[in-house]
Amino acid sequence: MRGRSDVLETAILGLLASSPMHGYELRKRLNLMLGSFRALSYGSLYPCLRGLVERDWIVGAEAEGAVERALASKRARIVYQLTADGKEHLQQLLSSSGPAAWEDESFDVRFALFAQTDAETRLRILEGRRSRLTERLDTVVQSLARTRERMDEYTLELQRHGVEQVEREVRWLDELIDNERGSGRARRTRGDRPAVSTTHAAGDPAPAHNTEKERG
Amino acid sequence: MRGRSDVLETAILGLLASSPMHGYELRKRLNLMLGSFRALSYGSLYPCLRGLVERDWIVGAEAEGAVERALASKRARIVYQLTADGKEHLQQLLSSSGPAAWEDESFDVRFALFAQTDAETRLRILEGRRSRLTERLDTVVQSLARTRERMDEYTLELQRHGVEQVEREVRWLDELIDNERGSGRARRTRGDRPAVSTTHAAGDPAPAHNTEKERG
DNA sequence: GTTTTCATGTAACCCGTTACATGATTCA
DNA sequence: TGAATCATGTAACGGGTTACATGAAAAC
Repeated sequence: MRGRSDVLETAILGLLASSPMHGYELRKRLNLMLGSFRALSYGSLYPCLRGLVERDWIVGAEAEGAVERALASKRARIVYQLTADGKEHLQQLLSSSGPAAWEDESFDVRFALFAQTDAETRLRILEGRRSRLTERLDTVVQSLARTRERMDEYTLELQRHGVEQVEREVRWLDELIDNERGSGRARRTRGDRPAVSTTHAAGDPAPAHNTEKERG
Repeated sequence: MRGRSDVLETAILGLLASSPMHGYELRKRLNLMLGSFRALSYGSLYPCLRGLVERDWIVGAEAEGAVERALASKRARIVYQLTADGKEHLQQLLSSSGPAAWEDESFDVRFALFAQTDAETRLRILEGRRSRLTERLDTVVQSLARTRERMDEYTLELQRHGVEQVEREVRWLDELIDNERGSGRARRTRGDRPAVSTTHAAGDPAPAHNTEKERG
């Protein structure tokens, strides 16, 4: 069984759900989707597509024998689309909001495909992601408190900056959660939300980011 | 030739330069160092250490036959330290400020080891990193301008947030560059620096982040 | 006395990239 | 007509993780 990875598979299925596409196009869209900051190579894309076909989640368009010509290397574009099974599987992937969905890449993909899920799932994932991040912050801030005196200024500055970026991510999630709770209507424009308390600059007393916002 | 990776090797050599250490401790320090947000496994650490020994850049302390006992699995801790060759090689690694040093992980490691280099090298690396990031921003903002109307609100929001994080990184670098130019003394405390112009919110006209600050 | 943490290491696997091979179509 | 881009694919390699094996010392 070759070339499996939940995140890539989810991404592909999610994109194909919006509109059928061939591999080359898929790759461009994929690169745009994932924060745009990574490049995905054909070396992982095409094997993954094949795997999806084997499991009957997608099919390559047989229209005018495109597949056959392509395999015989008289290159015609193969347009892939979801099967019924594929749609079902995608829905399952998108609504599974377990720990696997909180991780960086998985979360990004899930988020980019939010339009294809319901509000509850979105909220669950956002909150899970949030607690995943604050968990991280706690670990870092703690170990930082224990070892900061042994670190030189640059290492320390790197830590501080890292923490700040994650805190920023948490505030972003808070805005999104607010909007999602406000259920679509009366959506806020960014910026009019009072800044969250997270600005303790990696200090020793460390307000111990509460891992869960009280759930409404 | 097994287990090679510039970034891991640099990190290990850099840490050992401060003080000799055994693998277990090294791993903890390593995890702290790299933005703290990644875990490094023994499965990559120990093979890498062996590789470094083979190339005579580090030695395991022979004090009271520690190595022999360890290999005979009567586990004694092996304390590694840099050789003269190792120190030389490390200096070479740290002062090479080419494109390889601008990438995310490489940069983080280089930065964490800044205390072991001179001011010019630090400046070169910071500026290289900066131009690497603005380059990325340009690419993203451009392709965003071309495809934004085809994206749903979530995908768009993900893009926007990604761009914002990178812009923040650029401002951080600007502060560091300023400080570095101020050559150590009169170091600013963060915050009293006028915010940089980067707040164009991924729009179409896109002020085209100039890839190089004029070098003074 | 048993659990945790310290401590070293290997083998199997995973998921990705690079470099290559191949060729059609579009545009200057 | 020649370069760029579209388009599909594979083989070799790379650099990491997980899970395992092994055992000492410390903490409770």
